[in-house]
Amino acid sequence: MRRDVFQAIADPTRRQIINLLAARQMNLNAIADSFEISRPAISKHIKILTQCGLITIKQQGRERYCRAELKKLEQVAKWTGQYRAFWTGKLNALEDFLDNEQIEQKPKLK
Amino acid sequence: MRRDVFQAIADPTRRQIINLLAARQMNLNAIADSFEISRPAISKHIKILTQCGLITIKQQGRERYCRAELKKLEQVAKWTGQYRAFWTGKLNALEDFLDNEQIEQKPKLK
DNA sequence: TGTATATGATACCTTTTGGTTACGCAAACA
DNA sequence: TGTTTGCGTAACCAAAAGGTATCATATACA
Repeated sequence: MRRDVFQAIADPTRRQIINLLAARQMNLNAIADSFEISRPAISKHIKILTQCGLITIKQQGRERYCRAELKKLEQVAKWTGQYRAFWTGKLNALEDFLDNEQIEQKPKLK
Repeated sequence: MRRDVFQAIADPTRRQIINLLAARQMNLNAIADSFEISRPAISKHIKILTQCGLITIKQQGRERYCRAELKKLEQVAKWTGQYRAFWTGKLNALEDFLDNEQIEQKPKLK
C-alpha cells in the first residue's frame, strides 16, 4: 500500500479533516460530527493521515486528540513550487515560443 | 468519477509524466518509452491528466503532442500555501503553546 | 498500393478505496 | 457496579484504479 502525502491529500474528506485540525486539535468523534459519513469511515481516514505523518495522535484518557502536522505539506509545496513561474505570469511568452520550437525541431523519421 | 488536480497528482507515474512534459512536449509513444508500463496504461494516465486540465493535446498528423498546463498546479500550491508558515519555522513556539491551551480549555462533559 | 507507425478503444483482471453495519473493550460517570 | 462514551476492528460490499493483451483505424512512408 502506497502511503504518501500526495495520495493522502487526494481525498477531499481528508483535506477537510486537515483544514479542521489546522484550526484546533479535535478528538475523533468531534471530527466525525463534522461530516455526514460514519465514524468508522472517519477513523479510516485518520489512520491513513497518521500513517503518512500528516497528523499525530495524543491519547488523553479514552479520547484521542488529533493534531495536524502541517510541515508534512512542505513536500507537496516543493513539488508544485518547481513550476510556480508558470502561474505568476512571467513565463508565458517564452513558454509559447518554446512550444512551437519544439515541434518544428522534432527529429523526422528516416 | 472524481477528476480533480489533487487526485491527478496522487499517482507517482502521473507526477513523473508532468515532470517530463514540463521540460518539453512529447507524443504518447515517447512518454511511454520513459516508463516500464505499457502504452495503453500511459494512455489512460494521459486521459486523466487531460480530463482535469493538467495537460492539453495538439494533434500533428498521426501524432498527439502533450503539453503540461502547469498553471493548473496553482490550485494545489494555494491549498498547501495556507499552511506555509508551519514549515518556515516561524510559528513553532506559538503552535506548541496553542496546542496545549486547546486541550486544557476543552469543554468538560457535564 | 502495401506496410509500418501512432494511437484509440475494448474487454478483462486484480487490488485498492471508501463506505457500511455490527461487535468488543477500556475509560468515565452515576 | 452498572451504564454511557470514545474508539478500534472485523466482515462485507460496490466502485474505481491501474494494469494487461488485443484489435481497429487513420496517417505516413516505400
